Amino acid sequence: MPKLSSQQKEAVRMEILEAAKVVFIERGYEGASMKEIVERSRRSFGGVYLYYSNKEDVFLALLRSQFQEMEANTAVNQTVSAWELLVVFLNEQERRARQVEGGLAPCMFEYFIVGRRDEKRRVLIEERRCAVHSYLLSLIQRGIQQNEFQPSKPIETIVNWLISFLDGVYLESIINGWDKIQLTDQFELLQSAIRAVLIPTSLED
Amino acid sequence: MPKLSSQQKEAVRMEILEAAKVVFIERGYEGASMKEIVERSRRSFGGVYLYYSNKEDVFLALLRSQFQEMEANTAVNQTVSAWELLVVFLNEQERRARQVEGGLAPCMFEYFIVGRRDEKRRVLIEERRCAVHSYLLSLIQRGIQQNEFQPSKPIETIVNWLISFLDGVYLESIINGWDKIQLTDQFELLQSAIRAVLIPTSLED
Amino acid sequence: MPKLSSQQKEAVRMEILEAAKVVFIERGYEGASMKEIVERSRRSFGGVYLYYSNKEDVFLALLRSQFQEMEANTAVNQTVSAWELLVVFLNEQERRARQVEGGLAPCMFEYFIVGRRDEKRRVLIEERRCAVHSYLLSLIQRGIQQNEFQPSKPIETIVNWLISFLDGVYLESIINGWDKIQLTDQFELLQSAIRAVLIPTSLED
Amino acid sequence: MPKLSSQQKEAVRMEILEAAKVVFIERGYEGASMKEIVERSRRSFGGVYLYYSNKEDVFLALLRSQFQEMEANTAVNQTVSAWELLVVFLNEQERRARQVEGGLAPCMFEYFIVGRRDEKRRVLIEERRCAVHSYLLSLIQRGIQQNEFQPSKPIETIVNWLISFLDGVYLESIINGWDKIQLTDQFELLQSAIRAVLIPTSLED
DNA sequence: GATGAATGAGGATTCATTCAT
DNA sequence: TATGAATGAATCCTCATTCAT
Repeated sequence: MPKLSSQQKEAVRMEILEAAKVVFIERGYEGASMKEIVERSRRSFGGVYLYYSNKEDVFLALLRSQFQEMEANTAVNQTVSAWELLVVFLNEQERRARQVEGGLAPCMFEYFIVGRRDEKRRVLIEERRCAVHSYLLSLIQRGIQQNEFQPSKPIETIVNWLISFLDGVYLESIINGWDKIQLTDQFELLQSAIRAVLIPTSLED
Repeated sequence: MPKLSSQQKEAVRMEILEAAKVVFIERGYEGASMKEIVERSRRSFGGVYLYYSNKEDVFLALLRSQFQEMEANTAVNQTVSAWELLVVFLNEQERRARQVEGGLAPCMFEYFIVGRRDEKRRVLIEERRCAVHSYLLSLIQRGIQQNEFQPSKPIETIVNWLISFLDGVYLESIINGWDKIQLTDQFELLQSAIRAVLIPTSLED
Repeated sequence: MPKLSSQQKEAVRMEILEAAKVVFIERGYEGASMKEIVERSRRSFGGVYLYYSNKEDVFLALLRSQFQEMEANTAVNQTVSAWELLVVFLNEQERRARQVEGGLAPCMFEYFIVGRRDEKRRVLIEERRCAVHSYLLSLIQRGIQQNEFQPSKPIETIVNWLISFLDGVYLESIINGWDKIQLTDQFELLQSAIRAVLIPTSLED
Repeated sequence: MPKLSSQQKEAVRMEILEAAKVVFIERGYEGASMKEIVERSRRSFGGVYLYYSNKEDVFLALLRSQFQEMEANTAVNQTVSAWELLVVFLNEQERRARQVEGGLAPCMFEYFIVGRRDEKRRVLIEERRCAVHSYLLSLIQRGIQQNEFQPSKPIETIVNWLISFLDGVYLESIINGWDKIQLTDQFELLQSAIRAVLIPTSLED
């Protein structure tokens, strides 16, 4: 066979990743077997191991691609107000929580919970958390500069609090199903609570 | 051999459960091996399988006993105000989140996340959620009856929202470690947010 | 593409062999992978398999080239006495035993020991042994003709004995390390033992 | 199944070891597969891994049992002269070299040569060498005390030299076959050479 | 009631070799 | 000639569960 262009290689990697995604979603991280990934990608063992050196490697590549997708969706738009941006962010999170069942998130949680003692995994999740944290922090800081926000609490705390809630909503959606937990109402309540913390009543119109 | 009294049987079951608890905490659900549970309970394979029919059965028994313990701890004390009771509840949750590493919670999350498709597991977690839900609901309703609370949102929603946040804080404590997420500050912020929703400003002293 | 001249072909074969040598020395025969040989020779799988039909073929070619090198080094010099020649030979062997770690010998031993049942390999090692045998035999015979040596034992036996000892010293150097076995002292003792067998006391000056 | 007595357990261990021995002799260390050992011992994978934790463990147990056998054979008999003892020792070695083909020695050599970089294996072979070394050293020292021997060289060197030769003879028997190397003649020559070093001519009767 | 030896399917991973281009 | 992607059988090892005693 001739040398594959790096584009073609990337295509193969993506093919394998897509197959793997289905398997991971279906079976979870531990439950997923390389055999099934191999079969679903219509390839041989060697053919998969040519592109990824082990099961974890496949999964991490999958995570990276997911994270990139997310980041692409959350590029800061400078033209709208900070509050509008925050609302957009929350709506996006709600949308995701609603679709969490068919996505990779449960598998991710499994991976991080089971491997919570593994330093490598801890670093990874740390980084991921940091990215979201930074995004929200800068968003709020912008709001402060623009005199939209006058937080009544330390913004660090507000951001941590928000992230905890979002994680919780994800978890509950996974375990209990979004329909059981009044997802929309929860997000509405969250939004008003956040608003109350960021925007003192006197500022409101 | 003489038939064991049901009391003796129960004692054996508890012994096994205690051993299993240590193993599950140490290794997680998938990572725990029956061999280790057998060894730690100073018993034989046969001896364990006589009382529990498989690994999942052991774990479920463990969960049930944990839930019972928790419920015993949260018996509503009628003599204090609803708000004080809520504060006690939140403090208890914070304490638990702080100790989550050494407890069964990570293992539980693992179990429910991995097996989220399994109807049996879904029912179980559903029940558990229901129990907490009921407790909080009745607590708030009492507050309303006593004119302590005048919720500005549907109390169903408030309860769901609170549970989501608590689950999130647990999850974050497991994965990131409680020291990374400003646990105390988050609970403070939560408390004031809940208060704002339950107790309109005019009611405060 | 134009047909390569046999000279060019030979050059490619040597390049591959040089790369393979490094890999075999580093990893041993079984441990060496074609992948590494391919990479180290800065070639493709196809490129290597075009010149050698499999891993063993590469190794055999390498052995042949090594044997040729050795033979070139041991061309009998007619101008010195047979005893001097023997001493030179022994010194050379000692030098090699000292450097055995970084050479192909361990890999060779591995190859022949593992494959001792394989007729092809037996023939090869037989030939090699024969070459050394002949060299020593002719050396001693010359010494006899020149009245330097008056062996007190059959010279066949003496040669076999010498070869056994040399193999043993090699093996021990590989496994135990030359520093652990008093290499120099052993060779000294060997030399005097051989001398005693070849040169009866009355002949000595 | 009831608890096996430690005697029965030992019997099972020996059964597995015997099966493994055949496989290792037939295939060499690397070439031997657990599958074949499992089949030959008429057991299941689990059944073998119950007694030995991996392939190397099986092999090491085999080595230990071999070493014990050897040591049992070389217990120093105080009633005969040191020289007679040495002769017995050499005869025993010759006998072994003759049977080397069907024994574990080739596999052992393979194991140590291939794993010569592995510290654990180095230690093992070191110990083994040490045992033989000590035995010969004490034997010669006894001969000196009894005025049988008056070594013309340091006895350390003599022992090392002897061991090297023996290893060499083993190796040659494995690779070339004992019939190709005049085994008996070599041992005869060795014996007279050793005698010459240990017993100066004037002492002889 | 209790034992613990035994099972065996199933897991991830490797690598010499081939062959379509 | 030359490439290097692809193959897939074979490797070692684990562990929940069973059942003869």
